[in-house]
Amino acid sequence: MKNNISGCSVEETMNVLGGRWKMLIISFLIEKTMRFNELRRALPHISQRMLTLELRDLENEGFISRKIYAEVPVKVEYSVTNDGEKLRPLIEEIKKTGIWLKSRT
Amino acid sequence: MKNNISGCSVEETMNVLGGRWKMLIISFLIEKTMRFNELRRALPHISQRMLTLELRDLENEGFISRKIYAEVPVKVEYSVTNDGEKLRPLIEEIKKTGIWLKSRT
DNA sequence: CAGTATCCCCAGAGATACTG
DNA sequence: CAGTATCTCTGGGGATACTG
Repeated sequence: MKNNISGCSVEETMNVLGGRWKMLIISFLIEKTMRFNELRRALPHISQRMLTLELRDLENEGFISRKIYAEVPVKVEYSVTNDGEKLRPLIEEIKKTGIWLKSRT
Repeated sequence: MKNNISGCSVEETMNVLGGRWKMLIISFLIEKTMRFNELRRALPHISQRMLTLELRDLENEGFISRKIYAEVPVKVEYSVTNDGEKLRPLIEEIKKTGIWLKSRT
């Protein structure tokens, strides 16, 4: 968390969920559990490195959980936690806004 | 706009309104018209340079308007446009989320 | 007051290669 | 398959000074 002396709620949300990818990742995982490479395919523009880093952040913040299956080859599934699920209204609103934005002009 | 080949709505919103400051600036202006230095005081962590750049972006996207009073010294007022006003539900949801985030642990 | 204009820097992110 | 490990580089953004 960089700057949040102001204690502003909007700033708090941006500090935790800002950036190009976090909301997008959650918007997929909130619909269904997904594997690592499945997410890569869903987000064609993110690098493997960034996806890993963003997933770790989201996990540390408690929004998603990571389940490892000790198979060969390894299988890892990501899904939203209860806290992640609480972001659904926000995600929905962001989606609505995006649809509207694309419809302008 | 960097990457939006996917056409995803969430990505669209992030491309247009992402970044640390845009949502925050709109959240202030949606409540009331403000002058430049008034905004600076409201956002203690933004540099003058960034505030100018972000305001120009938001103006170009049609979310805010800029009114110049030819007084001495100059007076410039920023306020949301009709399109900016349409972001209110999103801003409200971001605020709610921020309040919740701060209440966790 | 409300900005521009410069200079400068580093952290965020890409590319590539390797591995349990 | 699902990641690390490096190495590299760019441009976003800070600091400072100046101005209509």
